[in-house]
Formats: sequence, structure tokens, C-alpha cells
Amino acid sequence: MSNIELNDKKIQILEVAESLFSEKGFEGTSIRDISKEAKINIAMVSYYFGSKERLLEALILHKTTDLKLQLENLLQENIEPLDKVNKLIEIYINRICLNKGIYRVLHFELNNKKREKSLNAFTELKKGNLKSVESIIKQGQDQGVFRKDLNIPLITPTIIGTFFHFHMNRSFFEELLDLKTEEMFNNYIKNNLTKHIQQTIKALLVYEN
Amino acid sequence: MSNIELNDKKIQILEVAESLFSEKGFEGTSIRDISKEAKINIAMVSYYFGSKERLLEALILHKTTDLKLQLENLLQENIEPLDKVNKLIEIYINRICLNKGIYRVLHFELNNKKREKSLNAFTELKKGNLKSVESIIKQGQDQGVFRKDLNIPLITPTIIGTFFHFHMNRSFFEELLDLKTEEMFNNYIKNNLTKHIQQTIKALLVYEN
DNA sequence: GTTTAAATTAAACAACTGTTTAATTTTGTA
DNA sequence: TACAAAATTAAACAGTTGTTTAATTTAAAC
Repeated sequence: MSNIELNDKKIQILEVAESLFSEKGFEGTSIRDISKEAKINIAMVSYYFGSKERLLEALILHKTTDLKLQLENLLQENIEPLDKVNKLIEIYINRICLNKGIYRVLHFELNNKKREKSLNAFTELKKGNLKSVESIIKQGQDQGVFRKDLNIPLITPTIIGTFFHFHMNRSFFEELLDLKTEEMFNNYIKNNLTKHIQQTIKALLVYEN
Repeated sequence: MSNIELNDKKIQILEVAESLFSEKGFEGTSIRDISKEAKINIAMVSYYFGSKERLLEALILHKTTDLKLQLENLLQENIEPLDKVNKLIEIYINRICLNKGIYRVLHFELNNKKREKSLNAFTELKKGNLKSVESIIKQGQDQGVFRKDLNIPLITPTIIGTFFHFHMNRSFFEELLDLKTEEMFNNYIKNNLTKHIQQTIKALLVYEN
């Protein structure tokens, strides 16, 4: 079997791995945990991916491929700069929501040791993201809608960081905001958190000191 | 020896543990790693703290005690609301910078399993923080300086999340912004990132749609 | 139906995990 | 100095870890 091609079994393993990694961390998840949950033999992980480390690499590659495309499509759209920024925010939030756990792994398991291969894929993704954001912001600046003295590389951290921090403290906010069900939590993200971030970024982009 | 009292040796172990936990995660760090780095016997961790889990609890308690006090002092200061917010941001950033790794552990090792004791201490800290922020914002609203339709619980995530995301992607930003030394990185935080966050929050607080 | 490769399995591997034990050394006190 | 408590140690503990092996089953090709 090819190492690159992802058949059903491989994908099934990746999905279980994502779920468990995000729940218990990379080190906290054993191959036995994965194979138990995925109902496969322990040896299959090594058989398919070679090692636990390379399973992580495959997982990251699998999950970060199409965001790039999504952003490039947004760039081409012919809409107001501010609407484009708002759409960008929605794409980010949707992305992280969909890929729930993987971002946790990305940010926290990747900063450690070697893992250079996985890290490089992630770095390239971030560079591409930044270029898209830069392009969108500059469109707005050229049209005189956005202020010129913006620190563009810090805009993505503001968007993703806010959302991420909210998500990381999920149980705290669930209690604080009385979000009893999964649905209520997701609705709050959709209706309140997204709006807050959009409002924040708008204020940052257009507010003249 | 008392379980609560922290003598030099206990503190030394806690500091090594913080460093290693933040570097390799809680599960990724073994007691043998800690005792090797701290130049003590393996059994000493159990002897002092009882278990690895309770070592984590002690670490969190040890690191989150005085932030509360710091915020309450800020509340009493008689300065402009906006200056107070800016000071709040500086306190947060300074805090996380000083306690480098522990916040990583706090956010990512605590969300998992039981660990209720550690988690409760952290939740209480967050509740106290929120109350402080609320109080400061309301002062500004009463004075007519801040807008009234703010989602106050989402302000802390905006501040800390932004900073945290920047810190978590440290190596990416080091390369992007050409921050070659530790000093340059810290200076960027002090001069640029802090300013960006303060500017963002100010815009959010005072910008009328 | 036979052959060949892929998929799957149970078992074993050595290394590492957190914790406990029991013996020894150090320290403080009377 | 003698005694008791605290600190420190090496060794062993039972489990778990990621990975490999060699045998067996399944699937595909001819």
C-alpha cells in the first residue's frame, strides 16, 4: 500500500487519533488507545504509518490541506473589504470548530521537540494565511477604508487567539454563560463570539485614534 | 515536613517541573526527567508531593496566588479608565511572560480528565479576574468613556488569547519578524505586541459603530 | 484453483512509567 | 554524646509504552 494514499482504514485511524490526541494529548494517548477505539490491531498503526510520530505528521498534513484553498478563493471575491474581513473571521472560526481537536495538537505538541516535518507543514500554512490576510487588509487600505498604521501580522493572532482562548476555557465559559448543551455553546460561538471578534477587528481596522 | 509549606527543595522541584512541563507537556515529562534535572532522587517527588498529579496541583497553586492581589490593587488606583485598562493589559502580559510555561500547562493539561482540584483553583482565579475586569469596564462606562454594549466576558479572551497565540507560535514570529535574540523577542512584546493589544482593546471600548 | 501480495493477528521485545519499600544518612534537639 | 525525626538513597514493584516479529488470514490476479 502506498504511503501517501489514504484509504478508508487509514482515515479511520487518523480520525480516532485526532479525537484522542485532542482529548488526552499526544503523549497521553497510547497506540493501544487508538487501536482499541478504532477497533484494529496494535500493529496496524506501525504497519500503515510507520510510527506514532509519523502518524502525527500524516494527521497534520491531512487536516491542513484545504484551508489554503479556501482563503485563496476568498481573495478573489469582489466584495467590500470589511465584508471580506468578516468572512475571513468566519472561515477561521468554522475551520477550527470543524477540526476541533487538531489545533490543540498543532499548537501544543508541535512546539516541543524535533517534529520538524510536521512543524514545517504547519509553518507553511501559517505563512500562506498571513499572505492572504495581508492582501485583504491592503485592499481595504488602498480604498481608504482601513487605517494605514496597522501591525498586520498581529491581526491573525487577535482573531484566532481570542477564539482559541474561548475554546480552551470551554468549561469555564459554559458555566459562566450558562451554556448547558452543545447546541447552546455552538450557538454562542456563532451569534456572540463571532460578532465580538468581528466588532473588535472592525474597530481596530477603522478606528482613528 | 508540612505539606503546604514550601521549602527551598520543594520550590526547586516545582521550578524544574514547570520548565519541563511547559517544554514537553505533563504526560511527556517523567518523574525521572524532573529528578534528573533537579538533581534529586526519584523518590523525593513522591516524598514531598505524594504523586505526580499532586505535584501539578502544588505547581498551579504556587503560581496563581498573587495575581489576584495584583488585580485588586489595580482596582483601587485612582486613574483614568483607559489607563487602567492599559495597565491591566500590561499586568496580564507581564504575568504570562514571567510564568512562561505554566500557562501552557494550565490551559492544555487541565482541560482533560479529572484533575478537578487543580482545575478548581484555576477556575476561581479566572472568576476573580473577570470580576476585576468587569469592575474596571463599568467604571469607564459610568464615566461615559466606554460604550455600553460590550460583551465583557469576551474581553479577557481577546487580551490573553492574542498574547497567548503569539507566544505559542513563537518560532514562527521569530522568523517572520526577524527577532534573532531572546532580547529582541521580549522587546517586540514590550513595544509592539502590548501596544497592538492596547490599541485593539481601546478601539473596541470606545469605537462607536 | 493456484499463486502472490496485502492485510491482520497474537505474542513478545526491551525500555520506560509512577510509586513504594526498606535501609541509610543527615539534621536538629535535649 | 545520644536520641528521634527528617531527608535521602538504591532497588524493586507491577504496568504501560512503542515497535517488531513471525505466523495466519484475506484479497486479487492470472
